[in-house]
Amino acid sequence: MKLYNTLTRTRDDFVTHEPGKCRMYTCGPTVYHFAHIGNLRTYIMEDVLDKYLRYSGYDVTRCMNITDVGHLTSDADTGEDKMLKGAKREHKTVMEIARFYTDAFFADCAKLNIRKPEIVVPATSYVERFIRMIEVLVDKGYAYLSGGNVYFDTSKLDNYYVFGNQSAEDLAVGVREGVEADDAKRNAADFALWFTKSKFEDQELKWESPWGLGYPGWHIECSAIALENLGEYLDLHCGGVDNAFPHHTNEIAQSEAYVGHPWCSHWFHVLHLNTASGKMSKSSGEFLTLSLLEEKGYDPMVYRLFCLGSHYRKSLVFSWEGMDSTKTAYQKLVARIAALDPEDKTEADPSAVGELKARFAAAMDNDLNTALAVTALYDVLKAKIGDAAKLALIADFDTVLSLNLIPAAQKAREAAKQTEKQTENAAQDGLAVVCLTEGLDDSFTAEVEALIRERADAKKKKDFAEADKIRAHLSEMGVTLKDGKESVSWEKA
RNA sequence: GGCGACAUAGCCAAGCGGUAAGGCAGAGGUCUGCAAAACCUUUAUUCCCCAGUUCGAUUCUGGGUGUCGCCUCCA
Repeated sequence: MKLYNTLTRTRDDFVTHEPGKCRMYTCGPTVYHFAHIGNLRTYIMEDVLDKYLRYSGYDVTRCMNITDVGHLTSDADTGEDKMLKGAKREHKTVMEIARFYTDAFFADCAKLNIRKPEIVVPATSYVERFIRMIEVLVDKGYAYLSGGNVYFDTSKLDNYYVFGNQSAEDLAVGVREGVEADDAKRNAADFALWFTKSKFEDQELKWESPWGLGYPGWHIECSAIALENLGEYLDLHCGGVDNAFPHHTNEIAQSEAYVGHPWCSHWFHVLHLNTASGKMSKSSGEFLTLSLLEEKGYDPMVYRLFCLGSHYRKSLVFSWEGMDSTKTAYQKLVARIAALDPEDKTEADPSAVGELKARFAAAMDNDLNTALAVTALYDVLKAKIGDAAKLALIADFDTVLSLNLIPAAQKAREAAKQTEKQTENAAQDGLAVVCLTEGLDDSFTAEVEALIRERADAKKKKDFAEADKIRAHLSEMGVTLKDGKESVSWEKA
């Protein structure tokens, strides 16, 4: 499998430290607010990678952290903690906030068919281990105490800027508004491992440490959690691009200083979801959540397909037009799968099946080309093989794509059967009027039915002008009609 | 100021040196009184621009232009 590696900036062959085993780490969410759909894009793409590695036969162990402490809102390692800010906003304790948004995050993931990693570690449960790791870094001379905080000394490294996208001379500290240089640092690029001095003395969560009562820096958590759970050699580390520098750069610095050898061989970064005006972010105010998408009538699977239609290494621009187009595409896809005969027993030509499978694998092997992998689904539908083989292939691909294709098709099939039955029953006493929308009140339903029968009479008398008038009226009420032979079905938008 | 990524139809998007996949929308058709749905057919002489390499470039090289991201909050 070819997979782009930020470390080498090429599409490398993906090779693991131990053949057949993959130790995978993903930076988890900071649980101070709901995840927005841009955050979720990253988790969707990581999920596809995770599942495809399994599909390819890897024994994957995946670990994710939950940042529930130590992530500052701004500034050069000083400033308000994100968690604390969230807690203040909602008048809750930090731990309440953390629990609430952690649950919300995994609920969103579940809706999007994102597998929960087998190891999930909240940072607050690992503080002792962070302290131990920091102690080792201090002992080895990689970290120093200054102004009450412990910093990592980046000058001790031969190559701190591993992703090759920065250099010490060109680093413009304070380029962003609201960022101040921290005088306690020896080098501009140094970063905090442990804080005892914060501008904000009301920091809620603090722990005893050899350097005094305080709390950990953000970067140390991922290193310590990954090393503890996945060992000294990591095969794959994932995250959003914005994490490449400084977060991942700092992780590499402290982890390799700690273990004394190269740590993680492959870095996978997902590009951002943008709006027409730029990056979608929590700090810039407006952001879209999965729940909002659902309220607007988009199945989470539609968003997943929207993400799969683009490459993870390209920024993706969110638009409602794009969502609508994807929604139609998803519905049509499910309808076509629903039209396949599940009772089919035709034996398929193994070479034809093999060729289709190979096409899917080739797409995924090529730097996770999910857009082509989705096309492979259409290839299956068009192929000249029996329905049984088609359904088997779609189920197979969907273990990776996770678009709920088979269950959704099954549901559509059942719904169609139900409608058919209703129509048959109703047809016995004249025109069948079938309502496809559930949960409407009876008086509304009765009114609509009456109008539909009126229209049917008009149609019988060939008074089409009147019939169309009634349909227009129903349309104003939000009701759309579908004429059948002996029936009319309708739904309310 | 430094670093990086990207540019293909109305929109999304594949393409990795051999003559432009696929999806959505659009157009035409079949079926319907008309619609809707479904199905069939169709939709880029050309890939941001200019040079170069090559028998041949959307693809490689160099130079522009544009868009976006990162440079201590972000996925």
